[in-house]
Amino acid sequence: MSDKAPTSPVSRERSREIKRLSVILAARQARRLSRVDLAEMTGLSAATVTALVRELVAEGYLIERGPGAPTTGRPREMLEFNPRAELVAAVSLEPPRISCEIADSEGAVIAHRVARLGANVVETVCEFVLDLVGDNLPSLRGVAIAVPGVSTNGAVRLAPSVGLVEAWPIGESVQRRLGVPVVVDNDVNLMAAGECVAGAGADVANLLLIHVAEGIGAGLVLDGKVRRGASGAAGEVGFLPLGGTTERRYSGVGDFEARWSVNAIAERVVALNPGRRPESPVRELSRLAATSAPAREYLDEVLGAWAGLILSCACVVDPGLVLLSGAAAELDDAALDQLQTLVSARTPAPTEVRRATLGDQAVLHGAISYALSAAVPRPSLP
Amino acid sequence: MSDKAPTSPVSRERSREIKRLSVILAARQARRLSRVDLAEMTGLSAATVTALVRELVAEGYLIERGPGAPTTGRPREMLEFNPRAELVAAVSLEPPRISCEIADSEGAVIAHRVARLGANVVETVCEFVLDLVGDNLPSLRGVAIAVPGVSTNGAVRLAPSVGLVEAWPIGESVQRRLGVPVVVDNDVNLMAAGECVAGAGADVANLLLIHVAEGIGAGLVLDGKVRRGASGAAGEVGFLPLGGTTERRYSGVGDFEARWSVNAIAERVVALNPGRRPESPVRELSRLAATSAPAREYLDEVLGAWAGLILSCACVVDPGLVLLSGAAAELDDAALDQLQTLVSARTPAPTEVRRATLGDQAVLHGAISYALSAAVPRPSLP
DNA sequence: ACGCTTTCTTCCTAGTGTGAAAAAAATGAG
DNA sequence: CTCATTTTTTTCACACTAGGAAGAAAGCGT
Repeated sequence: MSDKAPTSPVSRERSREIKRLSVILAARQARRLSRVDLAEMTGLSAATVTALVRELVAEGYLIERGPGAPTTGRPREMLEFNPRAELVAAVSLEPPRISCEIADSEGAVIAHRVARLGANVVETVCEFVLDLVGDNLPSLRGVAIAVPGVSTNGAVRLAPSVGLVEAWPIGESVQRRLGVPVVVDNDVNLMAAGECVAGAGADVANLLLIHVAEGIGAGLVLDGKVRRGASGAAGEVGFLPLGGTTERRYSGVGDFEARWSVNAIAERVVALNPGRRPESPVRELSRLAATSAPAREYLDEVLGAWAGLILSCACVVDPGLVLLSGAAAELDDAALDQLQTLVSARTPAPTEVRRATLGDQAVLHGAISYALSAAVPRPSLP
Repeated sequence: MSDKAPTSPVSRERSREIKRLSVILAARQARRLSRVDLAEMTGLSAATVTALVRELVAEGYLIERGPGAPTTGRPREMLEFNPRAELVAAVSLEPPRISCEIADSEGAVIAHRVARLGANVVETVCEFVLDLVGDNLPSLRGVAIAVPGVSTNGAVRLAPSVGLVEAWPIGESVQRRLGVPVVVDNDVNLMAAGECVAGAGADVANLLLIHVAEGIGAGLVLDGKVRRGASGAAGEVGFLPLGGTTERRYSGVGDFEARWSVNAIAERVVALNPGRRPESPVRELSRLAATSAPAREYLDEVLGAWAGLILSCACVVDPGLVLLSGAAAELDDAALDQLQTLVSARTPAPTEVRRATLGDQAVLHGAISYALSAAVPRPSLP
């Protein structure tokens, strides 16, 4: 439990900042609230809250919304957190294209743009962000960049498709250029964060999101934060040794994902029902299973494999909630029930399986939560 | 990421307390240090440090140790953290017996006692602790109780052997009786915490400790803290579905641990080398493998199974470091190398396998770190 | 002995949160 | 309509804290 406290824990200014932050955070949580509420939530005295609120209103963080709740006594002056006071940029690098969105702290997208990814990634990102925020630059609190498969130490692992060799320099470079905090992370991690703050996992502090696409990856949230592991490889569940005892060496793509990701399933579906490769192989398989016995059988196989995957994760980290994302979210209700049954039968702790609900928006919401928490660095209290 | 801030984040007194704590923590880390060091570490000014140190010396937390480091200028007055100023009690409930140790914050055991576990657990624990601390009661900062297999919500899972039905009430009851914070946790979790602060994982913030005994359990430390999962079942790796596709239902003991824990190995070792069941089956197996081909073969099997276990964990959480504890720590160097090779060949991220170093002391050190951090509740900053 | 350097201490000041009191803003009874 | 009542918001003086500056202390080298 290595703790270092190189910087001041409680200097004068720091303390003041902490106070401000606690008010801002409280306000961000509750949509509308009065000074009294604020005082209760933060534990500060009414006098202090008054002073702070005046300051924050002047700065545009809070807006006065007139009296509310007609009750006996002086009515409370309602305050509202101004979501536009804090903007974040969410940049998503997907193999051939880049998408950039500017959102306020509630997730409302203010501006967005998609384009082909040019040669110089850093240049493109900065240009996009600056262009999209425009005059609101002072409100920009942070930038989150989603990359397919990046590890903390900088090596890009599962992303041979992206043309960038070094991922870490991106974060630093952009940070230097834009002057706001930048975080770079795996897209699946961002999805997990997104579902946790604004999606199917908004009510829990632990979850595991399994994203099935060309590969299979997972994002892990424990105790309210995304956990990346020692070298950022947490959630590389595609490499789980579940398919018997194949003694293959590490080769960039995992045994498990080689057999049970979308590509493999699509092939099999085409074999079962010749024709063009379907847009959504899993949905197609669910459909076929209703009438075709072989399809039914194969679906059972897939569910069995995925159940094994979920079970493995549940035994190691006990997430309590498992969210299915990507192709796995295409399962119909019957299949989902079956999967839940398979899992429940063998887990040592209760584990619920749900579909992720945010879809493409998951990365955006994750990026927002990242950027906001990066913008508001918790004081490094030991 | 559910955050609630019901209590005061930065009231006046709280701020002062935080300051004090940061000094205490800094002092606890560095064994000997001067006021200047302290000022640098905490970021406080020299004036503030002087005042605080005077206070802490008066209270017995710090001791003055005369001048040190003869250098140009006035020599620094060295201070030393007084480990005796903070005592903790580590109670370990093992099936037929209870062991209780009083230790200072450095892990030095001041008093200890072992006895058979009587009928009333709470009574016994309180009596033991009170008796052992004696006059030092005011210095007692916390109590940590290690139970074989307890989950956060109170249900005892893997501990049919212990005669206690409810584990949670223990914590609360003892806390009420002794008036100090009490934490109750799985013994394997405590071992992991212990190895992380004072053992083989002292230099890292992420690790997984695998303890092989009658069952197989793991303790997970991510980002410097023990992670228990949603219902305290993280680390139940005995239930991993690695042994092919046995479709057994949940039955209190996992498929994997049924095949690869000490009991199973001991049986096989007896079969290979008839006689009494050896004290340390794994060590015995390592020995036999040097001369007997069947033993060699079986050892390979065991290592393969354990490698699969480690691999599964590595793929899910990427601990970076895996510590072997219990019977698994009895592997000789050759076997350990072999295991490391098996693991490295297939993990997506570098994963080192070591032996745990603290042995029986691991639980104690874990309990100390628990008790100390429970005694010093971090301010609930959102 | 005399500077010199570094550490520790003392004193004063600026700045902060809080409690109490005052002001403000509505309601409802007479 | 007026006035007591209730609740929220604001103001103000106070107690307290951290930090800066200056001074005292304690050794070292010449």
